[in-house]
Amino acid sequence: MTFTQLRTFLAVVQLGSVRAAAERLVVSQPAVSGAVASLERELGVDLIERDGRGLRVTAAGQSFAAAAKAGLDLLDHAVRVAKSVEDPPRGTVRIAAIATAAEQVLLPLLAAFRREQPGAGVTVSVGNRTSVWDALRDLDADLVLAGRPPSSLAAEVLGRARNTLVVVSDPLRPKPRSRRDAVAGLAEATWLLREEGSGTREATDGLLAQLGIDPPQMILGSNGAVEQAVVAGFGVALISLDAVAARLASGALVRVECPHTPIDRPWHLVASSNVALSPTAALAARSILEAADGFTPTAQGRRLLADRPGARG
Amino acid sequence: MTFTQLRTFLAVVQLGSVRAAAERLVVSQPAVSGAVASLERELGVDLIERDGRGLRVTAAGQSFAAAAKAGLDLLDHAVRVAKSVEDPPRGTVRIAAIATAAEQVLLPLLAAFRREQPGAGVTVSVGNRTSVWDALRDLDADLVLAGRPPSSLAAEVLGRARNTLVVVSDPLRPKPRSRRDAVAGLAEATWLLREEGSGTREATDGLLAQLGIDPPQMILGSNGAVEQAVVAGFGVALISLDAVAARLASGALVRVECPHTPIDRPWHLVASSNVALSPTAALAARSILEAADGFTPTAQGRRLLADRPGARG
DNA sequence: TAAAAATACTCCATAGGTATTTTAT
DNA sequence: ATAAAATACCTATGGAGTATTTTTA
Repeated sequence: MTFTQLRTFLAVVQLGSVRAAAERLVVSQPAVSGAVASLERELGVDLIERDGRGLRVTAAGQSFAAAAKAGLDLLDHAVRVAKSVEDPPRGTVRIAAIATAAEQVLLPLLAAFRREQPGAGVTVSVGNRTSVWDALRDLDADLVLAGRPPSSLAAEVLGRARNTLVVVSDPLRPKPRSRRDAVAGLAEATWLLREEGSGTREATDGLLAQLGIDPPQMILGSNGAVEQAVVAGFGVALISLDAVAARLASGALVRVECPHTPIDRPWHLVASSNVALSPTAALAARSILEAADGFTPTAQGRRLLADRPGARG
Repeated sequence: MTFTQLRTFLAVVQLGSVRAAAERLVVSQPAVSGAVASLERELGVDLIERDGRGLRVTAAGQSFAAAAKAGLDLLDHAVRVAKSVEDPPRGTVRIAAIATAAEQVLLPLLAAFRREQPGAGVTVSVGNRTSVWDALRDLDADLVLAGRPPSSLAAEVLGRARNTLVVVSDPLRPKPRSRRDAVAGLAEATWLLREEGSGTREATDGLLAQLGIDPPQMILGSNGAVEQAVVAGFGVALISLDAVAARLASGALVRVECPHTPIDRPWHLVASSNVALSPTAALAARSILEAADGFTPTAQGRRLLADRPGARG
């Protein structure tokens, strides 16, 4: 069994075709057929079967592919760690973050990290919840900054940062006189929402359900767009307090009283619990957790802060 | 990078010698030197260094070895799953259990499983806490039956079974007249303990600390030995209620009233959360969880029971 | 008949062997 | 002087290529 055989097989499973895999891997078609055939011979199990003009992955093949991918991911990680441990300040840390978190809390903290460790490389990939947790699972990211990790993931929460969601509107919107009046008003206002899959969207959907209202909605693709639309008087929105702090102070936006708010949705700084942090990632995590205002380290996070560089990665 | 190179390197790290690794792997000494050298060349990192007559593993080598081992473990698992998925009832399930749990709850349940699936292989390895959790981490075991898993482990609790620890003595021991009298009596009695590292031992140490007493002690290497010693009138012991149920019923042993008892230390049936259960292991886990008396499945366990064979492994 | 995968064969890269040298106790 | 690891060099297995055959929509 060779790495090439495994990677070839995974490409075939992923693409569902020997020809396509050969193209992707820049090898000949028989090389792919051969690799998969040797793998099957060695395991004594059929992994793929011809199915008419194409092919079918067997049940054994599916299971094997899933576990083999996890193993290869881990070995890729091993290589990265070995390379970075030599000289942590010159390695690279890969951070995946939810858009809101990246904008509001991560980038300022990373600026500080870059000052501390100018030689270190930093990759930030911004995505939705699904993509950031996938990245952590596949070890494509060292650290994730997002909401609470799904319980199915082997994740280690290093610290949490406050994140409060409040309802805001433009200052011209009339103030309600009673709680009853407030909810009625919110049921008529247009709510500016993020697209499906966004954490803020989910929180807003939950809030509307709790309030028992089904107001007119307008969907916008980014927090910035939502914010601008509220300022422009299109309607109200549930949004991170940090994101609108400046506009609240300047009076361009005002908070709207709303039952069940403010909502607490703390950001979580998370690492994989399957592997040790690479030394460079550990430097970055320490830097983030130590930022004066913001993160409260968990027990795991305090442990990380306790063992200073020089310790085992 | 080849599997042989990785396995060779891991052997060198583990044994601390090229020569020893060559012997273990049944290859020549230069083959080992060469494998490690190619690996270092490919990674561009020194993994081991000559150190006088022997060698030293570098920091990078240590990190790489740890992550590489995890990756190889996962790939070994992938191979096992692929082989067993073809025909789950003829695969093998590997269970690691604490001695007490193996004797009291596991073996009867396994007998039932063997009746259901006579073609399946079953390996039970009995060990102490450290060894069973290590086995799960290294994917040397599919299922573990023990106390609560350490929080550092990526473990999935499938179900729990009642396990109550009580203090017992031989029936001739005089009954105390008051609670105060009871504790005083227990402080003078000889306590029969398991060796360090045993979960029951830890529970007993905790109980003695809570009672604030430091009685004479006698250490015995197995639960059976402790039980025999109590029957023979050597002293008292904290022991699993299930283990002594028969002797309590027959009057050979009696329960001793003791503050802070009975102690609830439920058995946990646990799988790794890093990989899917092999189909054969899933069959065994279902069989164990479905046993009429005993296990209460967790949410994970109920999910396992819900998806019947034929589903993806 | 044409597209996709498998087979037949040829070639060379490299893992592993033996013999020898280097290094340090 | 000897034990341990590295280097030099040679051999052979097997992975990848080209050419061809098999399978089925």
